[in-house]
Amino acid sequence: MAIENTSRERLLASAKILIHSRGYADVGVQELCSHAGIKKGSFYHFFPSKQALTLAALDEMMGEIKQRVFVPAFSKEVPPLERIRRFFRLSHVMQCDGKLETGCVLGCSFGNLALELGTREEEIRTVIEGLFAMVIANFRDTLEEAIATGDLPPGIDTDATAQALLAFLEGILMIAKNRNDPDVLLGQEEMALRLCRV
Amino acid sequence: MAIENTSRERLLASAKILIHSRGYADVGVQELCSHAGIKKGSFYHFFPSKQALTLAALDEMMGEIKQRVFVPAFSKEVPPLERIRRFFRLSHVMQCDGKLETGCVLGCSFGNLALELGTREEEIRTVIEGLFAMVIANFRDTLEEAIATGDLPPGIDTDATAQALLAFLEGILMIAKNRNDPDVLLGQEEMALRLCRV
DNA sequence: AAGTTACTTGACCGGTCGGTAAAATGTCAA
DNA sequence: TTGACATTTTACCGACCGGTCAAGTAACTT
Repeated sequence: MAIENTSRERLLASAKILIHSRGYADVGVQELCSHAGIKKGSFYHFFPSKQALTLAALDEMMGEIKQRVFVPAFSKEVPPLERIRRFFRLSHVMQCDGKLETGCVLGCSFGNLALELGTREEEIRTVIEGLFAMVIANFRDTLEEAIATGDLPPGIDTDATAQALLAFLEGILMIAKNRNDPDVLLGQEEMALRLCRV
Repeated sequence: MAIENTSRERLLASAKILIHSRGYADVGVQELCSHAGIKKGSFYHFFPSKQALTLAALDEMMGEIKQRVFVPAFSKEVPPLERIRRFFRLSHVMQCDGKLETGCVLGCSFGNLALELGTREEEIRTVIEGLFAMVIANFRDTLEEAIATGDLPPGIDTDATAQALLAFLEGILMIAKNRNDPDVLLGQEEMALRLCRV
């Protein structure tokens, strides 16, 4: 672990990688601390609970994904439908990076936690619901712009279609994680575009 | 718990409902036994481990889903594309039933466990990979029949499209579970059919 | 130098985890 | 009636869980 960072930063980094790859329940506070190079007693100086650390980690991960995927994919300089293609291609790149770093396909941290904690950690569930809504909103805006530019015919339900795009992404990530093969995402951008045509 | 059944059957029934709704790690052997109305010591007379019970439960659940969804949906007496519609409508019915019974949308037991245990229970991971492959095969056969009957134009990649259908289903189930709203599945059969058109 | 604060440490808490062992009880056939 | 076998019960195991606490140390202000 990079020791030049503060303990708090190292804890967050450890939570991001460990919980993303192995899930919430399987990673204990002790292991998070060992990985971050601190003693367990220090943990609660920075975070009041394991849940709080997870929420903070989710927030940081969303920030990173915005930076690495959303910003380059949903650039206004790119034609709308090409943005969706880019989004899926960048998701592929991210899964490849994750596998190179950890040896296993990580999938979507939000999707992973949504299913693992959906019926038992209400606060985390709510946060993920919000994150999903934000992704859907991005897709929806892109679809509406595609209609405005004539790239898509009017009359499609942009909200429902945007939700379907997120669903398809999450499902593909699930299959990729299950097979431990990031290349399941290869070429899925064209499959995603099928969802946009009536 | 219905006491007329054998202890083993009650254990299996408890595992199906508890693990499906709350996940693998959150349901302990003690709770499984209490729910089944037996003492913990008896557990290991019927199953060598919690993992073994889970595998047996997965097997039974697949059997039930075949009976309640696959058989009626993929009936040879129904036009191919209508089978896919039926499949998604029946999935909606099942999620509604699950919510009525437990108070929360259960989602897909295979998808749930695939994400929770994907990187830590290799045997369960493998079983789920096989189940996914079987679902995809059903979709693929249906798509090929749709091409044969002229309901779909030739030239689409039936394997990739079948995989996309499974991905879309799993993603929609994830969103429904996250929002605890089974009606997220309402009307998704038409969205699924978009994936089948080139 | 003194005081204040941020951080770190190790020892400890009750509770639960999956799993084991042995004795007690029920069941059925010879 | 006896013996064999399946089932159930109770008590127990070491390990780990998330979390607490009080004391110690480093760092920064004044």
